[in-house]
Amino acid sequence: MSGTTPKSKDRHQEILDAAARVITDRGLAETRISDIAEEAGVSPGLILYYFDSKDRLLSEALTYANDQFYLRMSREIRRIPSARDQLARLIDLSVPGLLPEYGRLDEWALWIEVWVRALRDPEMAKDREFLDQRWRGQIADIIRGGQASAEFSSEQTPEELALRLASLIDGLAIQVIMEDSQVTPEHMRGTCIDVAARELGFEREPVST
Amino acid sequence: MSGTTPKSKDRHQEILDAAARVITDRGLAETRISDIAEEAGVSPGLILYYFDSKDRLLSEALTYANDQFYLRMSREIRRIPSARDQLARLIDLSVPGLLPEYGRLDEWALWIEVWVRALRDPEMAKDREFLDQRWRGQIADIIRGGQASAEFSSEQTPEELALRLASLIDGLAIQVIMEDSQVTPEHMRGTCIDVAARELGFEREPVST
DNA sequence: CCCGCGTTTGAACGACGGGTCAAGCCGACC
DNA sequence: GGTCGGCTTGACCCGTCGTTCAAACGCGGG
Repeated sequence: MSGTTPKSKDRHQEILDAAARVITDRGLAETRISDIAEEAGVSPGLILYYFDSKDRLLSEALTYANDQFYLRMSREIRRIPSARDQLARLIDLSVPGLLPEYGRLDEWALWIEVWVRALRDPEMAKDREFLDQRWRGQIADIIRGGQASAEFSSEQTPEELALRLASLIDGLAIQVIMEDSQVTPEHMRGTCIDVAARELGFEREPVST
Repeated sequence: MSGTTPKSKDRHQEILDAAARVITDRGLAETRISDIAEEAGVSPGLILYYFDSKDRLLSEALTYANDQFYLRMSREIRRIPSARDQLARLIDLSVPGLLPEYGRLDEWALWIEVWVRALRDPEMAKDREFLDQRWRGQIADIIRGGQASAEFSSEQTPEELALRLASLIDGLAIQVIMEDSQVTPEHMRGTCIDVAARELGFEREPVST
């Protein structure tokens, strides 16, 4: 925010950010180095000065963006006291387009690109597994907390419950981001909460908001 | 099976089949027209004789392959009398790599490519929505059948239950196809059955393999 | 003020691959 | 057995990038 040019403060990050933005709205396949350069406000040559190749840059950008999302979410969740509210917030943050702060294509669009890449690129596959397990771990932690405070009850392990919830969220988010006419963001939210309530053994709130 | 060359029987289909195979194991991004030509055993020029452009061919191939899968599954399900068994079979067919007849990369790999494309290509988006709703419709039909025969009981509509199940399957299948170390095909199967049993109000079989 | 080096530029190179096309092939039908 | 027309071929054209590179820039230290 100060007057200093961000300059080499971290060109690396600037470029990653620009890349993530471009990928988000053009798609990985339609992303050229020159697009990223333009978005970052630098020359194409500079991109390759900071990254060995386009491929590496793209991979880094994908994991970087997901990392950002996770950290933001994680920080926010940690401040919420009740496990039930934590879970509700996590769900809200997971529903594409529910919160106004995003456009139609949010992190989920990037996430799908990660999947495609991870199918053939072992490096990407490793990163994906790490990110995904961390994400499920986050959910499992919330569940463990809820079990400890007796907010939740279930005969399943937190890990199994987290997997179920995470998978449901993934599957629904895909429908929502695709703008399936039968699956609106609000519908997704309701379904997630409902399944969570059933699996974790708590009652749904009488509807707030 | 007869001695006649399949020739122009349906070159169109031959090419679509070849395309689907190539996309499955190289990925959409790495699929060249010449690859498809080679796989189909014809010259590159011929591909464009039958299809207006590479793009159209790829789109058609993706929906074609998914269509094939659906029809095969649908036909098989129809012959099973019990709704519970129908559902179990549907789940088995949905788990990547569970049945021996497939390699690691099966229809799911294509399906992810469909998602990526559908995000920006309206034509593909329309096709995807149709295919997905048909798939969920199939599940809903099974559930309706089970409710009619009193095998299932639930306060939710068949459509909502189908959405939950389909989404769970999507989410889990992604993990499985990515070879996530925590989600094996068998694990996915167990989780799907378990959730289905809970949501639909029936008891799991005592394990029959 | 000047040097030196990390940064930045953008023109140029070269590979790659989609799409075109003129020419052959071949079976059907007369 | 000739001719017509749909199939098929593969060489070629041409635009589009990823990547390279020599030159310029500009800041910090001497």
